[in-house]
Amino acid sequence: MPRVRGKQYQQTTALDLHTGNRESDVATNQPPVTVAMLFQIPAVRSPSTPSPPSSSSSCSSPSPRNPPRRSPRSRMESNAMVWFRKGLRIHDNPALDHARRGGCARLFPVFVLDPRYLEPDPTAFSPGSARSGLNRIRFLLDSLADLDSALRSLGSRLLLLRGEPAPLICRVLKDWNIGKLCFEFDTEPYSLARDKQVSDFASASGIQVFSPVSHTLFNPADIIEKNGGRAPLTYQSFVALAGKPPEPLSVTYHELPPVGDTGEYQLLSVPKIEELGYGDISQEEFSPFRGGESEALRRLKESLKDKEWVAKFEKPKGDPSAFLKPATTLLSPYLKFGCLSSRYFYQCLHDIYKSVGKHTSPPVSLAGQLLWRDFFYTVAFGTPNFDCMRGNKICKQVPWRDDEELLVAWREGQTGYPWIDAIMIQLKKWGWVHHLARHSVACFLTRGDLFIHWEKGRDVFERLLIDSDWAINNGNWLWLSCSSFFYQYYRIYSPISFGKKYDPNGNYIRHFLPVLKDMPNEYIYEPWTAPLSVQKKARCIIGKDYPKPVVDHDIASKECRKKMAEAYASNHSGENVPSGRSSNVLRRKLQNENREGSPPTNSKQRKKH
DNA sequence: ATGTAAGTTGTGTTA
DNA sequence: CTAACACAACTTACA
Repeated sequence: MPRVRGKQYQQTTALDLHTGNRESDVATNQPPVTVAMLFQIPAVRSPSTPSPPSSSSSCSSPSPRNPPRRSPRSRMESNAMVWFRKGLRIHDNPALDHARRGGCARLFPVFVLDPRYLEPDPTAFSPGSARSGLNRIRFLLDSLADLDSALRSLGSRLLLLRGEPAPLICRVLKDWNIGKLCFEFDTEPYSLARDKQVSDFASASGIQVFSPVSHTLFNPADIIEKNGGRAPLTYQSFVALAGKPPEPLSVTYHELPPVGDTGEYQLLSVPKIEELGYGDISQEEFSPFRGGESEALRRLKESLKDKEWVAKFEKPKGDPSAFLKPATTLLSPYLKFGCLSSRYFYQCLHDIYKSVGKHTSPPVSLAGQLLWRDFFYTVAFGTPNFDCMRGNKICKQVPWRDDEELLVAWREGQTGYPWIDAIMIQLKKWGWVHHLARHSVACFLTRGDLFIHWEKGRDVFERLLIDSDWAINNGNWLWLSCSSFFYQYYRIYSPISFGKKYDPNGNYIRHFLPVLKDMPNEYIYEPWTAPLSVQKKARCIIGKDYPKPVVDHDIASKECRKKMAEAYASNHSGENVPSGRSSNVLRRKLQNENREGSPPTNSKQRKKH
């Protein structure tokens, strides 16, 4: 049964709908306007029937040094907290907007530095924490600093705490006499569990909880409900169900309520990366992309300036080898952290479409990309064990090979295929590569060449990408490995010719793999075929300065194709033994084989019964 | 129920 | 330079 917990967080319709004043620069001081849209959460549990969950035990004992001051109820309701996690922005932020409303005397804007994401892990394969490379950590810190400065310009500030988020939030809710807690609804499993602890505690303590859906265009739970309780598994059916997304909030603030007394809690200023314990780690090249809402809105404006480009955008036509001027907007990391509202972005795009007239449409258009994002969020929300093969009902069960050496070669950009390796180096250095470049390396690792588990590749991307987003990253690995959504496993990206058609001279390779920079054009994609004299002249001996190919693509890809065919034929999906449906498929498949003159099987007997 | 159409993004050859 | 096609044949959604 799909999780539809978010269903209880239903959207209500607009109050005081406002449609004017749409500037690209939402940070300018426009006259405050009314709420365009409001989300409401019904009471999760009546305070009169508190049944604290077992997990809340850690929450219910406030610090002895900060005993909760029991205040009159009216006093409690005058303090509000907005808890930032994603949604690191001021614009289109329903949680923030709700927090400062309703006679809020003191507003506590909080972010908790979670050791799960920030604690240095020296055993990881690259600098960073167990889950995140340094580039994304830095992006987060940028975003927090920008959020803090935006809040300060409104007479507030970001209250930065450090520790395990759920117990810590529960403690400060008590100690700061918070009457109203507002945070953006988050669909990821880790977040759902964390937020349930906090919501349960808050409700049991009589604290009002407001948890709007504002990270995505739509509420995934609504889409799933509309589809009869199951997530739609094709983009088209998703789009048909989704309809038009709600408009963003268009409220501008001159001032926010002041921050209240934070007692003895030590408030951190946004740390530098060195202060998190990464001081002694040197990374040769940092991502050129800086985090934060200001940068997001600047980039958005920049991207949308060329209306013709926006109107003609077609995703599959982008050039994955473009790196001086990437072929896409590069807004994905800002969407991931919520520095940019997807609803605001969507609205800007539609304003342009209206003004230009002729434009591309989903799935290939820019707006279509935002719908893809929502598609994966929806399926991820409605699919238990979405992030693994076992126990995932929509995932093909494939006997992937376990080969640490090949995995490391892929991860470190040492496969001997310059196109693949250059992409992996760009990923490591920049934390970003073009969509089609991701396809190339994901296909190569899984069904195309190495036949290694998509979960292994997923882990590497999750760590290194600054835009790594749980639903989207897993969704795309399922897609590229032909484990779900996409099944044409005989379509394999060539690690040689795919890049060549965009960048025949190999400029991209030369940039990210300088060891190959003097290799002649005709060998740049297949340097192992260069005569030794050429290798010497290029000062790059294959097998010494740059590796020989770890597999022969022609042979490996054929083997992979065969293994995929076998895996598909055995037709196990999820943890099910073949069900009625899949044995049906198997029967038909066998029949087809009979028609083509294969030896008879028992399928005919089966059919008669 | 069985058949059919369609599916964001393959390669390599031929016209 | 672009388009059509073979290659070999998957799944979901829907009639």
